[in-house]
Amino acid sequence: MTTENKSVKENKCPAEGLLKLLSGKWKPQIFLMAVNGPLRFNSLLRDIKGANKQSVAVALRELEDFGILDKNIIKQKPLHIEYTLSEKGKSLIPVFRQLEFFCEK
Amino acid sequence: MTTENKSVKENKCPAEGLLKLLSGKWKPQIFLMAVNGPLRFNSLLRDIKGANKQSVAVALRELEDFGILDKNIIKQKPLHIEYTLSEKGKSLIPVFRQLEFFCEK
DNA sequence: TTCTGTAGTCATATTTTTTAGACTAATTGA
DNA sequence: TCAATTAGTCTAAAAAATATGACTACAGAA
Repeated sequence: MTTENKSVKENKCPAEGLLKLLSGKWKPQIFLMAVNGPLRFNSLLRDIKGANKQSVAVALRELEDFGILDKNIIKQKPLHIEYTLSEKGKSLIPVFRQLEFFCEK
Repeated sequence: MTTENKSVKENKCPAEGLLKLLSGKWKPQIFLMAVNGPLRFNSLLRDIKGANKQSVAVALRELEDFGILDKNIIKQKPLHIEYTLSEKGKSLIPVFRQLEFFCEK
């Protein structure tokens, strides 16, 4: 595949990675919850019925890696970690609105 | 779960099903290819490097079931089947554009 | 100092998704 | 009539995603 790799152009969808990320377990929920305020690991575990540590941890890590969530260590009273929507994450809100709008049709 | 299932409201994301659907194997590619014209099963199999029958068949069926693609039997010369974007499917184009736009940032 | 809550990790299941390859069945061209 | 093309289905295997439960490590309260 040195020269003739144009026969079938890499028509990979640019949004594929994003779609994969967002469709992962608990990710849409977590994203929507993050819109309403900072999130914490154990609270998510309690609030999302049926959630387990591992997948919540994976969801938070991947959303953070993608730059959608920010992870902040809060050095106050109980000393804990908060996940908040990054600017990039906020710019995803209208995308979700569009997706939801589409679903209601 | 007859009465007290409101403690933690079903905060399921409405777009979750759509995200799952669209993120499935080959679906974004197939969708984008459908934007450019009608698709045929064997052509997809040839054109998408690494695709296999089963997943292409599943992708086409699910996109059809969701109302995104229309399946048309063409009773002409070679007699074949064409998959085209439905109206609903077309209304998804701006959603993809937004997703792609987001990815380029 | 022991117990609770914080936020996880890790190894191992189980489940779901995807792949590989054989097979079917109708149509068409030689 | 034989072979190819069309559009798949089916079963079984492999790979990827998710779940379970044990464990770690730190902070603060009793």
